[in-house]
Amino acid sequence: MTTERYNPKDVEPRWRQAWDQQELYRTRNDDPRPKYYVLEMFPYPSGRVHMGHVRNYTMGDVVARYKRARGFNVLHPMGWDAFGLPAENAARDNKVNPRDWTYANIASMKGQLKSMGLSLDWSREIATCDASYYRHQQAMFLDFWKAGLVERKSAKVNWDPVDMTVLANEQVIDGKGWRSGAEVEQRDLTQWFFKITHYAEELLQSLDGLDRWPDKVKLMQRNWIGRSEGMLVRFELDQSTAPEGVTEIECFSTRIDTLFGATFMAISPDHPLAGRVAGQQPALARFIEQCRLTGTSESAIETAEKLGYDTGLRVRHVLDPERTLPVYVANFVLMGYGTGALYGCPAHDQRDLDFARKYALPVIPVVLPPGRDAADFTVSDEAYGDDGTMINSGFLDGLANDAAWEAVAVRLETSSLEGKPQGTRKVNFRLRDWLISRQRYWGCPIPVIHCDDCGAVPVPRQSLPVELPSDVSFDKPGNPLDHHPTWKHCHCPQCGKPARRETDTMDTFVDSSWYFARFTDPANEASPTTLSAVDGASGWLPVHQYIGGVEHAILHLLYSRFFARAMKATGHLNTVEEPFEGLFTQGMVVHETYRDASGAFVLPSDVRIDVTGANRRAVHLETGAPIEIGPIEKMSKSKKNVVDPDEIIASYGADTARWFVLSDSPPDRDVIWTEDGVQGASRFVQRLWRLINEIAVLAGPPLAMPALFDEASLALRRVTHKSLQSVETDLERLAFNRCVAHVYTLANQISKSIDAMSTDQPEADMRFALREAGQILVQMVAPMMPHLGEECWQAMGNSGMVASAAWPQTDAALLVDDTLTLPVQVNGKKRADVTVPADADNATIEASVRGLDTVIRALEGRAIRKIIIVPRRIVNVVG
RNA sequence: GCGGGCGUGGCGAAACGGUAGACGCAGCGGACUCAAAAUCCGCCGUAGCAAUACGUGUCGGUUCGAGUCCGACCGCCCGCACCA
Repeated sequence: MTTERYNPKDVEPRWRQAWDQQELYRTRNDDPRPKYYVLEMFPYPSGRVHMGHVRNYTMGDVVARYKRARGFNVLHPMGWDAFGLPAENAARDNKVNPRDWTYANIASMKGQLKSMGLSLDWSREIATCDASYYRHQQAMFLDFWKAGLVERKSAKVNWDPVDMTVLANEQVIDGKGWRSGAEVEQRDLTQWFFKITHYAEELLQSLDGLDRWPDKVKLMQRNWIGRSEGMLVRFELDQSTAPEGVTEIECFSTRIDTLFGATFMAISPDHPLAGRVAGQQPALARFIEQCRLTGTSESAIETAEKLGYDTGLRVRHVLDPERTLPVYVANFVLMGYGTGALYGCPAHDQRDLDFARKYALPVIPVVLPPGRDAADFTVSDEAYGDDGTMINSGFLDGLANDAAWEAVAVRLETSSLEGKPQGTRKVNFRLRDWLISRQRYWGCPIPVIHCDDCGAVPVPRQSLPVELPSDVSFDKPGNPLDHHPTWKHCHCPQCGKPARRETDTMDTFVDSSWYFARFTDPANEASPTTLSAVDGASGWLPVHQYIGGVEHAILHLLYSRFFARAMKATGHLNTVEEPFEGLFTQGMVVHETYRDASGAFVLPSDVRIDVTGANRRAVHLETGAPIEIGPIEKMSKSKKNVVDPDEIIASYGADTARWFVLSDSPPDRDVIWTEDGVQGASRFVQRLWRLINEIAVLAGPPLAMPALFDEASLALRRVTHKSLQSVETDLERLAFNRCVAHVYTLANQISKSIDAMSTDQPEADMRFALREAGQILVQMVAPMMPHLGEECWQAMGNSGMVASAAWPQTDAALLVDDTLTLPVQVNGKKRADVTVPADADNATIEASVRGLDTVIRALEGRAIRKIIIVPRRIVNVVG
């Protein structure tokens, strides 16, 4: 029998067309079946799909197809995160319009995604740069503003000097802009903020309920939110040293137990008091100026030497009024955290200790480590930050430091300074409000008009959307909207006087913070969401399975969690606060790097690898010049270690690419792209095609289940159903690499069964078992390789499509064997196997084990002390 | 510095505390072929002819039994970082 080679070039487009014609992946909101929403993070339309996309979207597609087969009404949409700076850069460099550039990229990427055979509902496609999307975002901005969740304020902000725009704290990585890589500077600017800190506590607490999120991501968010419990402590200024009218300094501290060890106070150069004193002390003014000069970039601040300036001011110690502490202005004190002032306790804080040593300030140990003697405990150059017993601390002496904490808290709460408590408990967060203003053109305009008389005025609802002008110039650096000759000029909606439009646009992370909600009813023109469809009893949210890169662990995922709460508060969601019930962060696609003699990177497609024994050598495909094989790294254009999905799909087909990215590596780890691996995947495609055709011939047409099965056919059925169950378990766990292994196992077993047959005209029981195995094999494969699945399904003689077939049922009776072969250990080392009936009781098993020669030999004459039988697992003889 | 994760064949990896290395890649041997490709069969942790012994980064512990749990150390990766 000969079967024609499977040709994906013919087969794949044919089935994609068939799916489209039947509108198989079009999802209806009113479908009564249970809903399942699977979503992959939508792409930025850079113009080309890369292998990371292929891996991401394949995983989501496997889940979507599997859940569909299991009877769910599946929502699996796709859209475009289409605003952002690359469009402006392209416009500047190539004299194209950002809109044209973006939509052209969307068109070509859409074609590429379609060629992957993804089961997406394209009727719900959205692009965030489309006014039909961003008009709703503008409306929600105004709703949030009205609800008190938006604020315009002046603050020190992160300025990216290359992109010429401000950045949110989350977008500053190692002191550099997340996109440009430029050193970020600090500037004072008036900007728009979303008050994410309003939900700080809730965003933190709710992480506990996200049990289908990776712990790692939850931890990163916890750290980012950075909750700490402490006290605000008010220190009275010694009036003989203080400027007129300033009577106290308030500090935030989490270690009030160490208060008796305080030997100085430090305030930020940006602290109002520092400014006041600098007015009288030119030297201080110079010092503050110096701090600002060295400290405009984030990384400079981090590496800067700790510097302080003694202002001459003194504060009274709150628990020991006899003592006063010097007040320094210090460059390491951040105005944005706590109150911008702190007291230093050098013995128990490393940074304070460094500072104290530098400026010869006293170091008083107040927490004695367990097992140490107070008489000889000193702190030299290493601060002691752990628990212990209080010493040198007046009324606290002898207490454990946590008890001392509480005692100090009570004392400060009940003692007063100028009629108010000296201290109040305070929970402080590291999280700052989300700065959303961007001085860029290609983003969602902030719908606000500035009037000299009325201030910042919302654009009236009926005037939305505030659309971007299309005639912009990128000749000058800075914000093209601001340079536009007419766009910003308008009239105040309140008083009618000439006024100016806000020329800042929104951070593109705003766009991606609610797109998942928009997908539930993207055609709604009246409002951002449709309450009957978005969540609640008849709605889609939360997303049941969200899949994307771990690089969004904080930014996008935290912003989206904020947005869900803000949308609920403003009536755009019914009940949902957590938008993503299940989160999966997939690994990257990595590849070897290649360099020629000059050190320049070379594309893998220009390299030939020669293997001789264990040696691999690379040469340039055209020139034959030797190529150096470098480390395996994330695919990137700069290192040229990229493989173009288009080329892979063109030469091997989409299914091979899909199969490969699912194979081998666990999906949360990086997968190494290799030519050998792709060929292996491609070989399996052909092998499966041959195997299914062979099965179809041997099994013949469908027949009723025979009453009896012989040993061989029963064994095949058992393997089939066990494989099916394993695949089910592992698909639920998104363990695609294991699913691939189960598919291989079943295919291998079917081949073995066929080889073992003595005839090519098997009996009815074997024909039934073969047909069943073939059908189930195809259905197991179909979510991962959908085109091949259809072709095989047809070859098996089925009339419908496998994409709309119900998932097969496992037969529980076939999942357990009649007999069990248990490994037998003697003192923990395996010595034998014993085969017993599956329902054998422990006495029977013990008896057969006692009689085994190998067991007796291994015991070397010792008596059996006991026999441990783990049901269906193992027997251990202890002697 | 703080927090988290991970160390298993030549490689990617499997393994509810229960037979370590499933499955794949590479490699080796064979069949088919004039030959090659494709395909099929077999081998494939180390040592040993074998029985067997030893093997999951290192050292120790818990257990009838440890890759898995606990402690210490070594190495790699990731996140945060002057956060009071």
